[in-house]
This record gives sequence, C-alpha cells and structure tokens, in this order.
Amino acid sequence: MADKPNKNNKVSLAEVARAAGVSKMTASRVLRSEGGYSEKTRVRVMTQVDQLGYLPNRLATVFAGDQSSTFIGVSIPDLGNEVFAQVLEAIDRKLGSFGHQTVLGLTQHTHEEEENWIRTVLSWQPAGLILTGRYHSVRALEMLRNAGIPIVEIWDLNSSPLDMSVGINHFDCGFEMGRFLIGCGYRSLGFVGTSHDTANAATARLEGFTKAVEDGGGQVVRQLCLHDTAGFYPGFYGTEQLLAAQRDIECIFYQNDSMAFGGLQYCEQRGMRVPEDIGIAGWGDLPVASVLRKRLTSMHVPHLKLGQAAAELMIARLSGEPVANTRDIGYRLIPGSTVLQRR
Amino acid sequence: MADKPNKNNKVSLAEVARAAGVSKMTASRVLRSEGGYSEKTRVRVMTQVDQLGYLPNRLATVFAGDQSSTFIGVSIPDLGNEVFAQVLEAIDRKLGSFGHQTVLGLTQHTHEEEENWIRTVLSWQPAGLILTGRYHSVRALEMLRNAGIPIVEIWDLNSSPLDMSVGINHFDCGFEMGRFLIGCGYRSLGFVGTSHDTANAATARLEGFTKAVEDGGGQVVRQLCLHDTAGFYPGFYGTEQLLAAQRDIECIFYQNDSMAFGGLQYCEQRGMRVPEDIGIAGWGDLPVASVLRKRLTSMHVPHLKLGQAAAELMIARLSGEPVANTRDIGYRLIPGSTVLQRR
DNA sequence: AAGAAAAAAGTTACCGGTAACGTAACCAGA
DNA sequence: TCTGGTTACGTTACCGGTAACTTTTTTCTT
Repeated sequence: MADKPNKNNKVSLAEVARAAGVSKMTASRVLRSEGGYSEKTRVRVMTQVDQLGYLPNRLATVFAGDQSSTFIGVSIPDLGNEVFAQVLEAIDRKLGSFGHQTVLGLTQHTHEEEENWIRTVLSWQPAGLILTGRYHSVRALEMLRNAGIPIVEIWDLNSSPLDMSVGINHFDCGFEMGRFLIGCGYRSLGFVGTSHDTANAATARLEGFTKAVEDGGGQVVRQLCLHDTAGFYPGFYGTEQLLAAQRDIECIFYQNDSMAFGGLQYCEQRGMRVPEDIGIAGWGDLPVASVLRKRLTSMHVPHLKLGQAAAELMIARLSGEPVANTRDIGYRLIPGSTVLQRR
Repeated sequence: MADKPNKNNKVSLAEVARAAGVSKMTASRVLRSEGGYSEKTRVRVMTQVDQLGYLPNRLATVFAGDQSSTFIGVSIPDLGNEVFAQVLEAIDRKLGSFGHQTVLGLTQHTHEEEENWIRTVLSWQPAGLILTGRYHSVRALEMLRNAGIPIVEIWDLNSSPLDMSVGINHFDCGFEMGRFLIGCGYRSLGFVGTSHDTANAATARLEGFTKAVEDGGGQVVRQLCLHDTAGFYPGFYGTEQLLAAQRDIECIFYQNDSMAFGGLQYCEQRGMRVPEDIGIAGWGDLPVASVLRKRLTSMHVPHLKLGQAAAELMIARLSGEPVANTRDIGYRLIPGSTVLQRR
C-alpha cells in the first residue's frame, strides 16, 4: 500500500542516495566509478543499490547529457528470407558485444514502411542506423540527412552512400552469373524471383544477368516476379508457372538458393533431370545447399561477414575512429553441378 | 557555422515555438492535437515544424510523463533456427502495427546472456518484455518481478507464468509423436537435436517422446545433442554420427524439420530408402517440407499465430484490457509418408 | 455595454540523472 | 600558524518535453 517510492514504483538514484546518507551526486559518482569518494561511501552506496534493487534509468542519462543512446536502429526487409535473418543475427551479435541494442524494423520491402519506421526510431535518439538497401523515399532521405548520426546502408553497395555502405554490386554479381551460364552454352534462359520493385538489389542482379546474357548472344526469354517471399515454395510454384508459359527454357536463374531448391524439387518431381534436361542456378549459397546431393550452382556471398562488417563500421564511427565509407565484401561463383558444361 | 540550435544540432520544441511566436506549451498542444488553440496558431506552428524539420524527442516525453515508452524487448535464442525467425517476424509486425518498437535480444540459448540483456533493456524503460522460454536465472527473475511491466513468456507454455505465457506443452507434443511412431510399429528409435540445456523446450519434447516410446514398449536407443544450430547440415552430419554409433535404428525423430530434411538427404545419399529402410520424423512443419516429394512426418505448430498471439496479449495488457494469462496455441500431427505404417 | 463564461494562450514545476562549480575537511610544508 | 593543494563530498542548473495551474483574450448574454 505504501512503499511506492515514485510514480512508476521504481527505485531512483535519489532514494538510493537518501538510504545511503549521501547526495545524489555522490551516489551517481559511485555508480559510474568516477572516483572522488571514499571506500566507506562506496560500500554504503552499493549496499543500498543491491538492497533496493536499483536499476539506472538510461533514458534520463541520455536525455540529460548530450551523449547519445546505445540504440542502433536496424531495418531489414523481412525475415522469411533466410539471408536477411542471417545478416540481422550477425549485426545484433556484434552490436550486442559492444553494448549496443538493436531496435528492429521490418520494412516489408516498402519505402513507405521504411519511412515511417525511420521517423519513429529517430524520435528515440538512436546512436546510429543500419538500413538495408540504397534507395529511400525523399522524406526519409531528408530525415536521415538531418539526423546527424552515423548511417550504414547495407546489402546493395552504394558508391556514394548517405554516410557508409557495406555490400556488393548486385548488377555485377548478376552479370557474372549470366556470363557463366552463357559460357556453359545456355542461350535461352529464365528467371524466377519475387522482387516487384525496380529500386532493389534483386532487380539489379536481374539486370546485370540480362545484360550478360544478351551480350553473349542469349536471351532471358521469360522472367517471373512473384508477389511472395523468396522462399522454397514460391520457387516451386514459380517454376511451374514459368515452364507452363515457356517450355523451351534451358536454364533458370533464381533469386536465391531457397527458391532454386524449390525449383529443383519441382523439376525432379515432374521427371525432368537436372542438369541434363534443365539447368538450375541459385544465389547466396544458403544452408539448404549444404545437404543436397548435387552441388547447387550458386553465388557465395558472405552474409555473416556482411552483418559483422556493418556493425563494426558503425561502432568504429561511433568511437570516432576514421573509417572507409564503403566496403565491398565480395562474392564468389560456385559452378556447381546443377548446370551443364555444354562446351 | 552558426545555425546549430542546440548541442545535438537537433531542433527542439522550444525553437519551433519561438519561430512560430508562441509558447512551448502551445506548440506542444498543437503537436499532440490536444485542442485549446486556434486554427491560425495551429497552422503557424505546423508550418514551422515542417520548415525546421522538427522531430519530437520521445525520450523526453517518456521521461517527463509517467507514461511508459513504446519499446517492447523481445528475446529470441537465435535466428539460424527458422522457427524463431518466423516468430520474431510475426511479433514485430504485430507490435509495429500498434506503434510499438521491438528491441531485439539474441540470447544464444544461454541464461547468462538473457540476464545481461534483461538488465540492459530494462534500463531503457520498456513498456513490456516478450521472452522465449520459461526458465530464467535467479537474478533475472528478481529483476523481472520488480520491473512492474507486462511480460509474455513464449514458446514453452508455462501454466504458472511470471505474468503471461503463450505456447504449447512440448512434453505432450513429444509424447504424441512418440505414441504415433510406436503405433506405426517402430520400437528402436533415435533422436537428433541440438539442445544442450536441460531447461529447454526441445529437451521437454525429447522427454515426452521418450516416455511415450517406453510406455509403448519401445526404446530410444540413442539420442544425439549437437553443439550447433538446429539447421540443415547439423541434421545431415548428426544422422551420420547417430547411424555410425547405432546401426539398428528404425526411425529417427529430429528436433525440427530442417534437421529432418538434412537427415533425409543423408539417408537417401547413402542409398537408404525412406521410409522403407528408415523412418524420418521432423517437427515444426517448416517451409522446406512444402516442396518435398514425400510429405514429411512432422508436427504442425502455428508459429505465426504464436508470435501474433504474444504481441496481441502484450498490447491488450498494455491498454488495460483484461486478458487470460496463458494461451495454448496447439499443434497437430502430420502423419506424412516418411514413416511406415507397419501394422 | 457590462459581466460572465469559454477559448486560447502563458507560467511554473517536474521527471532522473549528470556537468560544472562550490565548499568543507584534512594534511603537508615553510 | 598560515598558505596551498588534495580529497570528498554537496549545490545548482539543465536536458526537452508535459501536467497542472494561471492569465489573457474572445465570445456570448442580457
């Protein structure tokens, strides 16, 4: 009934100080190990801290001083796509080990969601932001520029970033895959993905891929962009749709390995042999590929390294170290055995 | 050079007010649409808000009033396990739609990490917490009880929760699978998982499973708990290890479908027919199962519903609605065709 | 046109910490 | 004994909003 120290019924520094018979300031100094107090005082204060179960209110600290918070806002399109889940995990682990907290934002691949999330998260005075993608709405850009905090754009390498950028060039990456498949002798190719946005890494990959194929005298005869997440089942039914519309496709390039595996399953269940009857190429070198009998033709991208690098860049910038503002984490083609070397 | 309004170079409400020629309080009222101002004033204030790019400082708002923040701390073991990624996604979507922000904590399945994270996140005065699992360290429990905020424990249904609980009874769930496999005629069973913690839902599943098997006159002849994430490849090499140690296993129960798929691949690549030579049962009804030729024997658990329910319970509690403190989201056996009905 | 009620403001104090500065107590050295 | 320096504290003001209260202005009534 009584015993409610303050409105939130939370113990404040003032109460600890009173109980210990010192001033707020002395208690504050003890808690921050700032020095300027006797051992006897330190013990008295810490005893009360334990006894009362005092937990500092970081809101007040940040609010009071001009120090920034330890929040880092991290926006991710969705977690149904295994790639982004991995990246988020790597980011949070690294940030956490440096005493930072991740404030998550799932943007569902829309700039509108991203803008709303940015507005909200900025009002919490984060120390920095990590955003997926290089394209943002006009109002988002304005807020980001005014925020005056470090910003790392990940995934899609941006040579002239808002602040910092970590990722790869998706156009080049798609181009390399296209050239490889042309080199294998394929001329009539298909694509199955889920991006319905022109300003997007997956789209850049498709564009690079298409360029390479056309440069090599081939053609991307059909491309399918589903309104779904880039997972196993969309790969499966996407392949069905693609082949129903266009029977003469020799090889399909997928947005990622999960979709490619779905496609592989579809083909094999319909009695098509891979790679003899149709070639399959994925992207991302995802975990599912590690247990397949055939090595899936894919593109290895170091996702964990990407997340770590983004977090490291953020932390370095926050601690005032000079940092490069872009970092290309690279990729590597995995020739695999789900395509045929026809020549 | 000049033009830096305050230390953070952020526009404050006071500056907006000054620019609009009104008091801070009037500007505050306009921004909260509280009423008590004229249309002319409203326009003047909002014009300055737009012009100066004012973003409110929510830290100050929360700090000032006794209203709580809109942060919800969400702890998740890891994102390598697809199940948890799905749950997190569902939670964040739902919370976001009600204007709340997710502060993420990846505990790596350890109580120590969880405790540290709880301490930190509580210092940010969250409105509530959503924690995975029903077991917490002693000091964590103390902090949680003192926090005075809503807490939802998810995943492992806790009949006497700290506050609220959403999930399923994993022991019963494991038991049902055990009984089913006994009913199929299997007597010599194996288990492959990754949990190295006795206080854990996966362990409870294994215990329920073992109980049912033994009740039915069978035996779990070998169980393997890897120090790894519950993904595809651990399922693959875990199966290899299990079968190397114990050749006479008739059927393997896996911690989840990802691992089961890895095991399925191993068996088929070694020339074993599933289910003729060996039975395979997974858990969770994960996406990978949707593209396989054979329906994987598994247990469907509505993960998205779990996350949504947790978020809904939290929001209902925060808005003062009376809510049930436990919610069983249920599960459903999928007989599948990767086990043999021997009788 | 005077007075009362309603509307539209402004003032003050406060949330929980911390920076900056002030002061008392103690000790050393000349 | 006095000065000067150090150590160990205490005081005050402030961060950016908002609740609660007060004052001014407008509107309406008779």
